Amino acid sequence: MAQYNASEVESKWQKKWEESGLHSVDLKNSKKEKFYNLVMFPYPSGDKLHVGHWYNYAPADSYGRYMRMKGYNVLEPLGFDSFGLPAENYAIKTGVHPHQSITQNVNQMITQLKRIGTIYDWDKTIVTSTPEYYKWTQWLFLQLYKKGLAFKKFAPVNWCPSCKTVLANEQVQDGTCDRCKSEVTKRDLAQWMFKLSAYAEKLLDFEGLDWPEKTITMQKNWIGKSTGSEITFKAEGIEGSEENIIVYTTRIDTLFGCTYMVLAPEHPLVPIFTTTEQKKNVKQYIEKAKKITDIERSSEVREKTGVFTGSYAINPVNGEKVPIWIADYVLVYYGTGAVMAVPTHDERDYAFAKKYDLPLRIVIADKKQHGEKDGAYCEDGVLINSGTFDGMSSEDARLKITEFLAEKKAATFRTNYRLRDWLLSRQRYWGAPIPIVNCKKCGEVPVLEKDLPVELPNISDFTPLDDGKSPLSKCEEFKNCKCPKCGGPAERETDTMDTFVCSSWYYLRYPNNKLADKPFDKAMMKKWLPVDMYIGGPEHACMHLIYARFINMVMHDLGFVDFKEPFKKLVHQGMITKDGAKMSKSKGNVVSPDEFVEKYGSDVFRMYLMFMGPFQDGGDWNDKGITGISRFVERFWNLVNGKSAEKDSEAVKKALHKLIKKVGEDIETLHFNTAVAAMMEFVNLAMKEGVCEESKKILVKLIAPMAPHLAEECFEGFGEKGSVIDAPWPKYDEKMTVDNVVRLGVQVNGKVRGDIEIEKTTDQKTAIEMAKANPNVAKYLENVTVVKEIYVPGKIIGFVVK
RNA sequence: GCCCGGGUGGCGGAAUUGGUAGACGCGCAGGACUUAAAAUCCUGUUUCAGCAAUGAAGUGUGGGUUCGAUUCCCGCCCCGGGCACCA
Repeated sequence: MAQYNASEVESKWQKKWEESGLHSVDLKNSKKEKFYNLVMFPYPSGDKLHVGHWYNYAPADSYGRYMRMKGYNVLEPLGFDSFGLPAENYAIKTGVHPHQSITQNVNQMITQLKRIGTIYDWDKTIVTSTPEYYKWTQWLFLQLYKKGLAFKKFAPVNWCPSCKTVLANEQVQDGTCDRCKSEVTKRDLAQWMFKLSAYAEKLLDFEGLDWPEKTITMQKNWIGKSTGSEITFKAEGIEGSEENIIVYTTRIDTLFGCTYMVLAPEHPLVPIFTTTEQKKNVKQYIEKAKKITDIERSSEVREKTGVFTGSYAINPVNGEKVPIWIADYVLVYYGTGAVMAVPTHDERDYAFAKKYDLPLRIVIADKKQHGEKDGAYCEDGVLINSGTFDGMSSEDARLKITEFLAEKKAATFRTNYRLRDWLLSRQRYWGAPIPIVNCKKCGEVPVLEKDLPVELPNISDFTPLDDGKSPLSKCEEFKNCKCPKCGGPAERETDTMDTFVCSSWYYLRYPNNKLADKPFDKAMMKKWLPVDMYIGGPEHACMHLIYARFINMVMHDLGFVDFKEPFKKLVHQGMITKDGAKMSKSKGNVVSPDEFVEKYGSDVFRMYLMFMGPFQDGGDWNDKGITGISRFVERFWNLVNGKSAEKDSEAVKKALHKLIKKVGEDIETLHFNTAVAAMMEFVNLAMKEGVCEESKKILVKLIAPMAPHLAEECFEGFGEKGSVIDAPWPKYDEKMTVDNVVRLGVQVNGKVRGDIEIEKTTDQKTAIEMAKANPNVAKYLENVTVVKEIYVPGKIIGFVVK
């Protein structure tokens, strides 16, 4: 018997698969039930694949292979998310233009990906930076624009005053520019947004989704629904104008305790309320606030800072005059960007009031007689010092005070969401151009659908510009155009789109990747979507996965698709770290799979990744145990190709039925580690006891999803025709998987004192007697009183003694 | 800081509608084969005490519920992911 030569066998089968088109899926005519098995697509950064890619793709592929053996027509595509910063950074570093490098890098990645031995159907691939794809990303933008879901608004960006350029968060390190180290500030730019907030309520409905509970919780928290009231405070501006400040609160029951009010530094009314004397302080404070991140600003431990505007507002419930302050702990995105401050019943307000010596007034009583010095009491209670509302519960008061003020048009009930609109403008070159034209006469005009795509010009200098504009703005041929409406001279929008827009709809395109006249075909959508299984990292729980759901819902509401949710089942793989840290080039801890694949083969490497631990957990990379898998593959090969037994022993027979059940269930729940362990256990047993050829064939099928090349080679060795992937998944007999005789532990006062072998169906009386007969158990039952006898069939026998 | 996970032998991990903790693998120790080594095979391997039978302790930590807790509840510590321009 020849030794197993992994690299020879693997390249042989990879070639065969490709030549026979084994993995190309017939999208239209197959009679089998469809299964759309999807992994989140990678971005081609110019780096080679690292073990993290394999960790994600190999098990996901094993799942797809399993589904195919179960009889499904499996679509398993892969594409490339090729717009965005990684490609731009690579281009800046190497001097190779992204137009070129993307093609190179994609081809290189495909070559590397093929070595995994996945069943990707490369005929259905997409590359988001190609005009054939981004034409439809632009089309998508236009659909949202038509519906009023795309709009322009001023919003802050990270700004390096020294480079005079917009920075991505990634380019900001500890508040400084990662190129020149100058302090980063913020700057307001007019930018395109999608009205994500309009879908907040719809996005909260997870009905029918087979998603991890934690992901749903994270999305719910991210959307952050709260119910409360909006209250209007009247105030006098510096010009003597009467202005309304609207605040949002979930605690209107504490309104009588409001002793001051706070605006976010970016609040548009700030200049109106800032008195001449306070101008200097306020200006300084706003400048400082621009340098602090939102995470720091919302931190509850950071010392609160703020500044008085010099103006006052009137509390509508009692006519009291309260000072208007500015503080960075109030965020302009959330609520109305203004809060009524109740220091006695809000932690942050308390800290702030203490620091600036603002008055306190307790308006909610609790049982413990909470005092002013005890900090804020944030729970509900009974109202005091609240005029006619005294004695009311917080809950009632929230209703009554809002209703009372509503009559005076000073308050309304309001549901609020933390979810912000989606800012999609990027002042960068390497992205899909936003299909909008600015005409002096007609204003903002969308590009006509027939004129799509708005092609990204091949300009040579794509480094960011020093005026905060996209590099496209100096490309005259691109910028100057005709107005689609009046035909007069006009200028194109030069911002490009966030790559999350590209990735928010790619799953709709795979089955339609060759369609030239529309983004997707209705019949095809009906047949293939939604995605049955979506696998990707948990870091996408909130952003990508909310954006994709949003876009899909919009497509649904516009009648393009008839399903509301794009991903029926979702699973996150864990992250592979190296020495406890996320693998990244900058940390220099990227591990390449190549040498391991070279040495042990793809099957061993992918099984090792699966065996390392639970797929959902990830883990810290080390290669310590890989020899174990290598030995196992060798043993498996020897077993299959060695002498077969005439027939299986009873023990082997039962073990095989159990194994079929276990491996199938484990793959279905993505517990590959225990599936591999079970295979090992069986092989160990079969080595000892011998196994017949029919059973060996079953074994080969069972390992096929996890070690496809090995399985093909063995399958061929049996003289079978065709691929093992088209062999049906083995069936088992449930009766053969249950043991009638079990070993039961016997406990005395919760401590195990022995075990007995017993029929599962034994009645309580017999079982207890058998347990008492165990000499070691008997020892512990001497000279004591048994107060309770416990028998849980198949689980435990216990005695409680005194 | 906020939100979401996680913490089990020397190591990766297994076992949860509460029922014999440590499957499987790595490593290590001893043995077989070999002139020798590698490879392979066999035996042992949570810690402590004991020749053993067995006993005690033990799933980050401190409490609680229970005949019985890795599993459920409360407090604390540590690690990871996300926090809206990396994707």
